[in-house]
Amino acid sequence: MSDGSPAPKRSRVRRSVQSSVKLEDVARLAKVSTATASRVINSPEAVSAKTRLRVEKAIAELGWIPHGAAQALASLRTRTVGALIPTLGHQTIATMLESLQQTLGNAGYTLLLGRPDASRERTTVQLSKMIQNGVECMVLMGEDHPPELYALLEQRKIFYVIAYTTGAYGHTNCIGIDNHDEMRKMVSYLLGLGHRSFGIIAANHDHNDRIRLRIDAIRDTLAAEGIAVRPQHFKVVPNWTIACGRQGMQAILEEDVRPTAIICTNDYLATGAVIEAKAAGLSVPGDLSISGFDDNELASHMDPPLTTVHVPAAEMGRTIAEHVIFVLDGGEAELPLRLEAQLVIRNSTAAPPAGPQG
Amino acid sequence: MSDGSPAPKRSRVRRSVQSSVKLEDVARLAKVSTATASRVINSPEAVSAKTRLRVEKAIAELGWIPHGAAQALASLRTRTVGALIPTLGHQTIATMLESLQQTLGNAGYTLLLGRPDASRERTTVQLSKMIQNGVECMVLMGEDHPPELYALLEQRKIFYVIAYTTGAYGHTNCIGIDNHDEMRKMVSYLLGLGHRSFGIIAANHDHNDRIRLRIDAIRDTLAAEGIAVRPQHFKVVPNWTIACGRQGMQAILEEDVRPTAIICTNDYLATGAVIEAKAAGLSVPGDLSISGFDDNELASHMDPPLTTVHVPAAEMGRTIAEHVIFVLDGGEAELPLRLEAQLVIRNSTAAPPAGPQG
DNA sequence: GGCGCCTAAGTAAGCGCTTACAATTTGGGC
DNA sequence: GCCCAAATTGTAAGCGCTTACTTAGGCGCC
Repeated sequence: MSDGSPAPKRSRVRRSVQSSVKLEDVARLAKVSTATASRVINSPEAVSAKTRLRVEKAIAELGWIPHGAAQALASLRTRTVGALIPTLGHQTIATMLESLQQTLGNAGYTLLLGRPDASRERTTVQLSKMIQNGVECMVLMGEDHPPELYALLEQRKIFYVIAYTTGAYGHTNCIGIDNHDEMRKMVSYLLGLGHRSFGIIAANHDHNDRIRLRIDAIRDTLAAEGIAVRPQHFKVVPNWTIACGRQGMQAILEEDVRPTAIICTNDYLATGAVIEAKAAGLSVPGDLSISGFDDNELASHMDPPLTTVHVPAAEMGRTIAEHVIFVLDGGEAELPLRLEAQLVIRNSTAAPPAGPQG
Repeated sequence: MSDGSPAPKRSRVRRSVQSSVKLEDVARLAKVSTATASRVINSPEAVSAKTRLRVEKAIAELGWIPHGAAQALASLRTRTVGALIPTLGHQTIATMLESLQQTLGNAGYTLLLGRPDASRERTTVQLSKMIQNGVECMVLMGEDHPPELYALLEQRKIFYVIAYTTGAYGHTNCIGIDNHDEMRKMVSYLLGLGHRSFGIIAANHDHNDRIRLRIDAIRDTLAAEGIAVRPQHFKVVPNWTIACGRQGMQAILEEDVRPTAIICTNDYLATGAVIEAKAAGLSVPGDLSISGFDDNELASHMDPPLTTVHVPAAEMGRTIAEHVIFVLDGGEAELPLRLEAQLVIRNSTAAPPAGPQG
């Protein structure tokens, strides 16, 4: 303080020494070097059984928990994978996510969730945050993302997989269902029932390739039979909710001509459509057939139970996780991988009513 | 290799020098020290405008993204908060989570999701993983967790907040609704309608204090009027789904005596109950009143629209996030914080049918 | 014009762990 | 019992960034 004695070399005391127990403490207690202690965690087979036991005991005794950031920094491995998910409220997506996380978690990986901004510009900001967090892999929902997103992914050489589609816009690293083909099955089924006049209720798909593929499938399959959907029977609603389904149905019912079948791009919309149709005094499927997509929990319980396409959400999540784990582990696999969806015929669809139709 | 020349001091080349650009590169390009470059990120006000601009330009030019693990290690701050969430499939919880994440994210925090294991023993494993990931705070759903969970939290001095309740089992650090009082409102309302014979369909609540509180509220409020729920009218089903709601209702309808009102602990169960009642030819609410809890999207669209309690999920998520941010920022706030739910009277409830009742 | 003070920028010591490489021990084979 | 290779363990150099402490300029004032 006051005397001129040779100052200590710098006695730095950073922060408030909140020192939790660290590997060094474990090593000391087990009377080994930190290297050996570390090896017990990372490559136990490289340590003799006796030593390993001693270290494990020390770890347990001290309640040591590795410091992830330090591990990540030293090993340049984070065992973290990120996912950009537009919404959690959609049950099918939630199911997929849960199984993704579960499988990833069991393998020691951490799942980081991000929500792509509504304003697409900021969506690379989300990716940047994930990169900052050290993700080793990304899973994206669908192919439709801003080019900067892909650019950043490529630039950083981050491995990514696209979920929920088999890829129709140039990407092969996809694991999911073939939206086009599955919807085709639905339309074929409805055609087979005798329908010739269709309506569509679709959620906004400006940035949603899955929905776009489903719509294309409807158009393509109908076109093959020389049928087109009248513009006034093609309602694009702002969201994927029941409320929007009602809104879409209401709009269709206001038109002079009424189709005999309404194809919705998901079950929530279909639920809304059914509700609104019944409210208008129509019989489903007597007067009007309505179909969904996804097969969420409500679908089978509705009145009438909803004809829809069962999307294997849990399987998809698990499969993606397994693939990610496999690849991060050095494996090589061929993509795309198509998961089969199932046309589930229930009671919201039937042959069109007899009699004159528009 | 062969001569005896003095070996170089050790020319370590670790790993495959995958060197992405790092702060050092930025600093070099901007002709400043790494310290200054770092300051531009962490305390820009400490750097002159001219220098700051130069560094920012360098960052943009190189596309540098900070290495989170390194930041975390050096600063002992992770800006990460963890949440243990039992399920994502429940819309109310999903909504809560989304707003939690959104608010946290806007403040620069990362949300880490964990799913408490069904086997409670392993749930501290989940916590350990989060600790390893450096969470600065945890948010738990409800108070009912194994003591080891709390022990670990305390031991590590990790600040945590309990969501979805105002605390009835000894915890004050809660932000949520008063499950007991909100359910009391519902029961009072039904009593006011004239009901005197009640049934309950509740999801398994072995480890769910929120449900327990709701059930207690039903019992307590009824008891105050000298009414008890007959054991055979109190159905505990394994899960919170529509299917379970149907199952519960079915079981109740098999009994000789039928209550005039069925109180469900959430909307999914209530939806199932309504479906099953209607399937049995009963009129809701003519023959039977049915109430839910949560007010999920379907509730208002059902036939009949469901009388329920509106839980302010998004508000809850946001409020929790704000509180967490505030506290991590050094603030002090008084908890518990009660958010008001709303009794939403729709059409699934009405006065009991006239005539002889059990 | 010199001094003290304030601000801006630099220096370098870690943060807690992993791992390349060195050192030591162990186990065989002869 | 000795030598060599294999199996273990130890040593210590970072991983990329933050920040305490230091140094270098600038400025106002006497």
